[in-house]
Amino acid sequence: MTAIKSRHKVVTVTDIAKSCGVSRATVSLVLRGSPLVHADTRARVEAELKRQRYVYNRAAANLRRQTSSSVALVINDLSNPFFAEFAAGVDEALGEGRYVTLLGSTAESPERQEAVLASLVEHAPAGIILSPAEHSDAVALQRVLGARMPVLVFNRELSGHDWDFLALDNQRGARLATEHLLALGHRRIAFFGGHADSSSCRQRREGYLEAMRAAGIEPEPGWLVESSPTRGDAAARTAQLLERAPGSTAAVCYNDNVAFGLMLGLRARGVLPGSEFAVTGFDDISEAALSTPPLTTLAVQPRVCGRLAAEMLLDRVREPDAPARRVVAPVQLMVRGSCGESMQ
Amino acid sequence: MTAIKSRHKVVTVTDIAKSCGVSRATVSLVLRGSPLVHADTRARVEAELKRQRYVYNRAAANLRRQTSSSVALVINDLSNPFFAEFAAGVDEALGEGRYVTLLGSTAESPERQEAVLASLVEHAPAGIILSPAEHSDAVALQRVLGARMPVLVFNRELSGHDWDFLALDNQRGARLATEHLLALGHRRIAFFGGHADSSSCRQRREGYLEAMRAAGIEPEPGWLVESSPTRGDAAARTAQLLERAPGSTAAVCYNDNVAFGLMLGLRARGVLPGSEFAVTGFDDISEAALSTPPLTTLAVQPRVCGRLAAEMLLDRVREPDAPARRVVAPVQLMVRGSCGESMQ
DNA sequence: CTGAAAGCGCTTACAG
DNA sequence: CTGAAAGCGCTTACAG
Repeated sequence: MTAIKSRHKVVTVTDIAKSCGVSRATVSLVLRGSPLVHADTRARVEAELKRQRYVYNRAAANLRRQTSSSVALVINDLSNPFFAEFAAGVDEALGEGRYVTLLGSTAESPERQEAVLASLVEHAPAGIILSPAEHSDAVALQRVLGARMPVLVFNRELSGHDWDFLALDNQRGARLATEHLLALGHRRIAFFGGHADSSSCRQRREGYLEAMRAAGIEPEPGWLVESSPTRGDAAARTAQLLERAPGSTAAVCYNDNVAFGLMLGLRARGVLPGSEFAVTGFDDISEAALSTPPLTTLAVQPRVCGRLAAEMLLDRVREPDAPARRVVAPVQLMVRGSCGESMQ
Repeated sequence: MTAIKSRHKVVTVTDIAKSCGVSRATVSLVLRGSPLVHADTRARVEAELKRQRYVYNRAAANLRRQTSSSVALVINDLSNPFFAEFAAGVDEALGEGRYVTLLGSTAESPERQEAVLASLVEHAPAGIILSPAEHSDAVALQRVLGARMPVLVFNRELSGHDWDFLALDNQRGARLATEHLLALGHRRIAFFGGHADSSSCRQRREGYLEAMRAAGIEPEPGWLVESSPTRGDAAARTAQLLERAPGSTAAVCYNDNVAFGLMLGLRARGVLPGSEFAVTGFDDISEAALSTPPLTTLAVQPRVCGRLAAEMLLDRVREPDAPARRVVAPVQLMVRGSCGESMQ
């Protein structure tokens, strides 16, 4: 333990009670806004609270009442603007519900994630919002968290739990993007980027395949090319895409970073993204609207997701025994200039 | 209060003590790793802790010991990757120090900031790391926080307090950028963007002026053009810059967003950024390395800043009476292609 | 409407 | 080496 004694003597209900000549119980009732206490007494006590700059000790109250006023938020990658914005939304909504956010970031490390959760659990949050690290061990998480408190899982599916789950509508998003390209006349459309074993990538591929097949096109195996979900790797794999999907005129990309990476790769090969090769993204990061050409992509509103996650968790805290929920956050196609619209 | 009763009966030291036939004191000593307890007893107790899946209640321990194991982190804008990365650094370092992070985000609203702080203070953190909202009221903050606990202010100067302060080396950064442009032969160099009344903007202008004067150039008033620190506004004010600083061949921009906005504005006027008009940024956001041309800018390593902030605060917690510190985080010039290097 | 007493889960002198 | 007792700051029946 590195914790340290506090430096200043703190004012307690006992101090206030003494100064006012009432009991601690009365002060407590005033603090909690009880109608039982006489208006005059209340006024006297409130004046004294202010005068002595009393600060409520919520930890003590929580201990006595067997309650919690915090929620733990565990984020896999806070340096990703999507998750940062999500965290901001969570914090905002929790604050409105008078809860405080206990933050933990795991940097995509399952080991750190377990350590972080073990530490947070000791602070007895009312519940946990978990955006899991890649390759999380669902069984180990079950062990750490048990059925001790409500858990809401965000974004990445975790196998075999009965926790609430909130995710983007990945499948629908990819379907919308693909349909948009089809409507523009593209036929040989690739699906580019992402790790095929991640749940979000699987779902986006599914949406892509669905749209293609509905249009009577059976994508060839070579049209599916994996990459890390980063710009650099996507750029590096552009050659692979062009080689394995010859004659393709468009790609539905796993996300915006992949799309921008592909655009870099195309340019390096003298292919003009947008007019000569259509590209779609996923996420609508801030660059998407500002790049040249601006990127057609799916807006996901991470802040709204965060608010939704907080509300789902608080619902669960209020109703621990309601059946587990699976909720999908809507995505919205943002049509911009990267799909050769000008070709039409 | 929205807090809710916890749903499961929780295992306490009393339960463990009973099961093992020892006193609660002994269990407590085992938990805290005291060497006083006999190895056999320890083993028995530890087995029982595991068997019953005991979870330490840190809040209760903190109450009894008059300690705290949390630090509040209040961030003005979590959706800005710079601050998100800073938060990640803080959380990382606090975690290593066995502290948990209480997050609060204020969305640049001084009112929200006061509400958030008032709420966090009730959770009795060991200290507060505050990245203030714009136009924060230093006096009001003093009132909310008092001398109750250590505060570290990050990034934005707050007038008239005796709190620790950590900021980027804004002046040096802008000086380095300006010197780089001067070395490339530029003479009519503008300073573009930012709100002139913000402390960071003031410091960056100062660095710019310092470098210019050292080179024997007195910038004309028209060479200083304000804008919001956003891409959109910067793009919109490009005309103003070209008009007020005619013949200028370069601009030191307040930050990367402004620089990218200016690049957009230049292109829209048929001026090629980099080769025809040199531009520098500040922040080194991820796009800086990837844009065409890549942006010469100052790297600030927000994660490192975050770690530094956490360490400064924990030092202060350990030594409440040490003199207040003002620390400046180093910045590093990243020379890339936006300054017409190819002209040389 | 107000007060005395017990207790939330933990720790810490103090005896033994 | 171990246990009984007091207490951190709060709340909550229960009397009055």
